[in-house]
Amino acid sequence: MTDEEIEPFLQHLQKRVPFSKQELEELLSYFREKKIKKRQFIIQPEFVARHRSYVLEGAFRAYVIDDGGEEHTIQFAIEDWWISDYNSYVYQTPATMFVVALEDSVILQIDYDSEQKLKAAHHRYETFFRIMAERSAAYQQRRVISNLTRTAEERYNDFAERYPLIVQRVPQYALASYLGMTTEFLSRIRNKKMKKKS
Amino acid sequence: MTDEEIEPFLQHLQKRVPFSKQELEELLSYFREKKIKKRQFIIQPEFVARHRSYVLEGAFRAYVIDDGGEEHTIQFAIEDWWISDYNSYVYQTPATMFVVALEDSVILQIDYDSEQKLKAAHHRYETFFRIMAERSAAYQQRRVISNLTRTAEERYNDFAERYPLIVQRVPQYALASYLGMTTEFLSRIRNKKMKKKS
DNA sequence: TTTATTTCCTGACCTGGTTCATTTTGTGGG
DNA sequence: CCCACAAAATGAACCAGGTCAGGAAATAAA
Repeated sequence: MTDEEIEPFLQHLQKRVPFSKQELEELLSYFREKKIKKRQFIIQPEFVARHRSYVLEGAFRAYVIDDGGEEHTIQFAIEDWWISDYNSYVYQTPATMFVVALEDSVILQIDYDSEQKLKAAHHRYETFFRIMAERSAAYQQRRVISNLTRTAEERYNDFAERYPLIVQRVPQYALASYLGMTTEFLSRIRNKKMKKKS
Repeated sequence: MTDEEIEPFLQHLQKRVPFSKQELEELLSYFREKKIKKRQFIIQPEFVARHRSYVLEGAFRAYVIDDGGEEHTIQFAIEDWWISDYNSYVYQTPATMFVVALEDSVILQIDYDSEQKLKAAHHRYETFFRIMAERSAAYQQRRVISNLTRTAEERYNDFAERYPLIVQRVPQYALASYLGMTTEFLSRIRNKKMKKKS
């Protein structure tokens, strides 16, 4: 991986913790670049999630399948986002999610043991992962609140406003299942909007 | 606060990170015990949440009020749990939640600046708060998944099985709003169950 | 460029859960 | 012990969003 390719990743790291040149280099040495084809899985149920992945290019979707066989999207990730089965990775237990590439993608992966080593070795790295976890918790909580307090249409509007890039790139049925509604209902919401505009 | 009173707290800390006697003492010196009367608020919207609180005794409830004036419970906390407005505390922005005591309670509070100092001073403390954040993120995510994949009745049954103590102690309307249903509907679910048992 | 497959749209009907209004039970305070 | 008020239960009408089924577009494969 060339310096240019990973520039966004370096920016990402330094925005969270002001690492020195050397620290960045050490940190970087634990990450491996990987190219993933559309429809390829990087995590599957039963297997333990061994990596945490940063998306350099492309898009992913994490989802579970319920008892009735329905898919429910748990998370999306495009450029500059992280993705994994959080529970599985953090506690090193078998995953319950699928994580699949929605497009041909390029990711940077760190494996669990390396992360542990890094965190143990330097306070700085521990801080970085603490901040990651905090942001993640805050994000999840906003989602819980949105689910509890807003209607299906409001949830869609909020999401579309906040993450327009994701709305453009992911298939509708995936977005619908993320927002907690059927693809049919989301289709209706969208078409209602279209008519208003004209 | 006597050693005996805070024994559960010490256990709690050491279950997460194997602190030394001195470390525990330093950590402890940053916490202040506080008695809170039933119906008293420890966090309110508009004000920044300055503390993170560990419940030694009693019970709390965090909730938001939506545009329509409805309350939605975001979190419960009984003995051995932490509570705050997570977003407000972590980012030091104005709270959106109320946190109120459901019973006369005793809590241990640490304030934001002290926590920052502790985390900066010792790797050990940073690790502790990293673990807290990870657990919190994992918990929230399980809740998101439960909301997406289960019916109202299933959510109640799951919760009742996992947290029987909380179900016994909190008012029904608070539990209903936590589970994302009306108090009337929860009442029906419960009464249906009662009949089956007899 | 044709065919196959996946995604999206649309209409008719259905239901889990809500709303509203009223009654019953519980409970904390004086 | 009683009263005032908060919490829980119950019935009936209603609705946001789901289900089912068929067809139209869009993508991908060959």
